[in-house]
Amino acid sequence: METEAYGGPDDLASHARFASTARNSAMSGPAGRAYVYLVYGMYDCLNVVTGPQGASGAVLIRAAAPIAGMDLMRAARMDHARRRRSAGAGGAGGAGAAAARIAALPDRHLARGPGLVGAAFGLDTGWTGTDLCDPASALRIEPGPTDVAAGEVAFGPRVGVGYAGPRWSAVPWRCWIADDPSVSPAR
DNA sequence: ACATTGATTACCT
DNA sequence: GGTAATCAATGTC
Repeated sequence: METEAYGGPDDLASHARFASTARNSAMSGPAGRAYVYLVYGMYDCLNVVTGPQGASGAVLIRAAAPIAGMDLMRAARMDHARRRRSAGAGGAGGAGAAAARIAALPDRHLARGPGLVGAAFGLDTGWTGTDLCDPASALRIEPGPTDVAAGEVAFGPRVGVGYAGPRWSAVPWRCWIADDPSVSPAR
């Protein structure tokens, strides 16, 4: 698993750098809610709202290691690929080739990237506001099967935030479980 | 290495 | 009210 933290208006890499709007208002709402946004017009990214009420903050889920429901995740990934093809995206490849690739994907790669987490869970921006702490929610946070030792967590600079300037692109707010094969490839 | 995508924001009238 | 510029990425070449 792999995450990235995003701060409030001071953080130039955060959506909170904009004035409060319909899209990012969830970031300043109650903690523990979902904030799903569309990036590059194709990929839905899942964030967990953090911090006290009124302060903006969120944690982007960059990658996840599936522990159950891999067949459903695989099916969701194929749906996503099919929709992209009908819009004509992703280079010149065909949907059949994409489906074959997804079928051959190891379980641990089903959600290996921020956009892929959204695709594997079938998320879209409509999930924004879902209470991730409510056991009745279809999307929620639960304790994992094993604890992670502090020494297994690695920290590094965030990905793809060069536009925010050196001060914010260098801050080590990306964290992941060391040696976890589900983390997204290095960039 | 390169092409693809559309919601969202900021700016203009 | 309408338009241009922006982007926390992936997949195929």
